[in-house]
Parts: sequence; C-alpha cells; structure tokens
Amino acid sequence: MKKINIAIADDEELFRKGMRFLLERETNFNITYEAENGKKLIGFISTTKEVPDIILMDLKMPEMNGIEATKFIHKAHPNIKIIALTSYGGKSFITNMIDVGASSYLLKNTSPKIVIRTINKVHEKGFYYDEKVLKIIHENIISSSGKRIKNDLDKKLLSKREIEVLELICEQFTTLEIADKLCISSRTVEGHRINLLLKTQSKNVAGLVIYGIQKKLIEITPDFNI
Amino acid sequence: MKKINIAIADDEELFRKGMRFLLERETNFNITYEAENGKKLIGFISTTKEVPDIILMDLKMPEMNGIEATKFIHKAHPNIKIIALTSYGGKSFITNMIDVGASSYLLKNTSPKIVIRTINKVHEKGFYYDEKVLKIIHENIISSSGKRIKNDLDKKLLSKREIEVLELICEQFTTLEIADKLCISSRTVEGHRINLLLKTQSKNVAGLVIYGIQKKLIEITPDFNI
DNA sequence: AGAAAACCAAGTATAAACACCTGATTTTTA
DNA sequence: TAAAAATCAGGTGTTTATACTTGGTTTTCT
Repeated sequence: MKKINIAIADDEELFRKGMRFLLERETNFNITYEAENGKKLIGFISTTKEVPDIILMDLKMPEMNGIEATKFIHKAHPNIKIIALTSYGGKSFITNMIDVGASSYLLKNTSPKIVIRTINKVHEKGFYYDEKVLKIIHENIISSSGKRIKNDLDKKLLSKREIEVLELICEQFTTLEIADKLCISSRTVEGHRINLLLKTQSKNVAGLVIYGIQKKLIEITPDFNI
Repeated sequence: MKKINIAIADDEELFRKGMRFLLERETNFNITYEAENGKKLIGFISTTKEVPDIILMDLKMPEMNGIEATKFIHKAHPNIKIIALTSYGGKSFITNMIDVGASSYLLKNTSPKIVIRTINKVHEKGFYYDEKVLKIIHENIISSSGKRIKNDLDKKLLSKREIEVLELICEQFTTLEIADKLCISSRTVEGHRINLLLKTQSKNVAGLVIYGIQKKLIEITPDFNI
C-alpha cells in the first residue's frame, strides 16, 4: 500500500511533535515535513521533488499565516490537499479557508481518531468535514435564521429568564428598557443581571456580550481579517 | 424504542407509495401522512395532534411547492425536521431549502440505504448531509465566498488609539484601568470612548463589543457543543 | 506652510451599572 | 412531599458610563 505523505505547518513545535507521534502510529501515514510558518512550508514545497499529499495547516502562524499559505500552495499545486487544523472555529475562518482551497477544516479540540479519519477521507475523496465543522457550515447557510441556537449547557447554567435578559443586554438595551419590555421591575432585571455576571464570570456588560456571542445567544456577522 | 413519525409530501402517488413501502420495512419508522402538495401537508400539520418528527419534502408540487411549505412549517413547528427529497440538485435549490429551514437535502437518484440513514441522522442530530449533496455545498462555498468586501474602512474610521481603547473595553476593563494601562488620563479615555460610541453608532459598551468582534478587533473562541 | 485630524485633558452633571442586602411566591426537581 | 431553584421585588450605596462642554499639543496630509 502506498503511504500518504503528510506535512505539518504549525508554529508550536510541541504541537507538531505531538501530531507527528499520533499520526506515525498509522501504518499508512508518512510525515515528510514540519514547518513553523507558511513561508518555510512554501519554501519546502517549491524545492522538494516529493511534495506531500496532505498538509495539516494551522491558521495563526508568524511570517505567513495559514490562509495566505493555503492560497499560494493551492494555486501552485492543486493536487496537494490542505486540511486546516486550528483552534479557531468562526464561520468566516472556515469559509475563507475553504475558499482559498482547503479540503477540510478541523478544530484542535477534536480527537486523534477524527484527524486520522479526515486525512484518509480527504485523500480518498478530495474533501471531508467532521460533524462539528459541518454543523457550523450548516448554520452558515441559514442566513435568514431569526432563531438562535441555545445549547443545553445554557439551559442548565442560565435560566430562561436570564437568557431573555442577556439577549436584551446584548442588544444594547438598558435595565429600564429591559424591565419595560419584560413587564417586570427594574430591580428584578438588576437581580438577573447580577446573576448573569456571576454565572458567566464577567466583570461587566462587555463580558456578557462576549458570552452571549460565544454561546450563540445572539448572532453577529463577522468580517474576516486575520 | 420510540418510532420516528414520518410524513411524505410529493405530487406523484407512485413515488409516495414506493417510499412508504421502502421506509416501512424499517421497524423504527412510522409513516403517518402522505400529502400531494404543500397546502395539504400544512392543513394536516395544523389540525393533527401528532405532528410528524420528519417530513420528506419534494420541491416541485402543485398548489404550494416545497420551499414555501418548508418555510411555513419551519416557522410554525421548528422541531419538525424537514428533509428535501427531490431530483433537482442545483446549488440554489439546496441552499434555498436549507435557508428556509430544511435539515437535509437528498437527491432522488440515491439509494434507499442513504435515505434511511439520513432520516435517522437528522432525527438524532438535527441535520445530516449525504456525500453527494455535501460535495455540492462544498463547491458552493468556494464560489460564493469569493466576493467578500474587505474594509480597511476601520483603519480610516477609527484611530489607532481608539482601536486600542476599544480592545481594552472589549476585554472588560473600566475607564480607569484603561487609563492606567495606556498611561493617559481617564478623561482622555472617556473622550475616546465617546468617539467610539459615535463612530460605531453604538448605544453602550455592548454595541462596542459587538462592533469589535464583527471587525475582528478582538478574537473570541466560540464554543462547540453539538 | 497651513489645515485637518488625532491625541491629550479638564469641568459638570445625569444615567446607568454594579454590589450587597433582604424576603416572598411560584415552579422544578429529587 | 420536601427541598431546591427560579422568579419577582424592594432598600441603600458606590462606582462607572454617558453626555455635553472647552481647549491645547502633536501628528498627518496636501
């Protein structure tokens, strides 16, 4: 069986070594190169006779980031399949990486099993998406969605009313306005607000908004600039 | 084991009967209704006590087509999962259906096995895409995200100092703390803050944080709880 | 060189947020 | 059914944010 040649681009050496260790346990994987940034990777690919089949590409790297490197490599070598492997899971990160030529997108907090499966699938079929990323893509297609995704964690951590209040805080309403909207006393709203600060471990509204966005209680449409 | 209740909407009786036959061989499937167009389906769902878990929805139907029906049903009953099942595989058909609330999309020239798997997966996880459709979606991302407007407007709109202040506001620091960090008077920070509110057209910090996240001035790491 | 913008800083005042307290009623859960 | 949690609401006080004002210095651009 022909081995799959893999290159890893990531600025953290520890991560690269860890990945190498994990992947080399697969008998059909062959790690041919490690790069600490996009520039070095391109340098390698431009000079070597044996270009890799697959590249695991981090997004945030010094000198040249993953997006630029992917764009360049995909143009120069369309047969090299690039898998984004990063901790950033924003919609626009994903779509941008795919846009510039990535064949898949993986989050770093995933299991080795999924990485291995993704590499094999990408090598076989040319693209593959794990469920986590697929869900983000799925949600991304839904443009008109007024409804938001509240996961079960929120329901356990925050009460229904607290979520309502949090949503309105994120929409820039003041305590008085929120009290008016929900037909309750401003005192009650303040109580909810304090509970929210405690439960989300925030210092002030800024923290609440960030929490709301992280938990997708409110929707934002980010612009992409790495 | 609780059965999955399924409704089929398709104008061809032969197709409906065939599907019913295929699906009823699965012990956990229960076909509760057949509709020959969207209107009849909505009529059924509006009156019945037992709404289906899953709807197999054709696109082209007389009276009311699949897109309109999906839009209506998804709004009225968000818990009902709708699977588009049609012979049209155009990009816009797929994205439109997902946009109005479909949880999956299947092409009619697929195998019964895949239909059954899709129904089960959608019932379990809320969405699922077969490889054929996934490939179309994958290609769609590449073409659609090409036209993205990069705005260096931010750099013109906000000054360097204002961006610094905005970043710190987003990190939940108070005016005094920011003044301390930047070694300037708190009055100056307030001035910047006011300018930020004006320039970003925000009501309060909540708006500033949202702006900061949108413009990627600050990074957030979203949660992925499937 | 002159104008425009950015940057700094201050006064005064009000509105809002934050903190810490108390307790009653309803709903949920074990 | 008893305990726990959620919801509501009030008191008191401090801190922070917002609003409107003015004006001087530096940087940037034309």
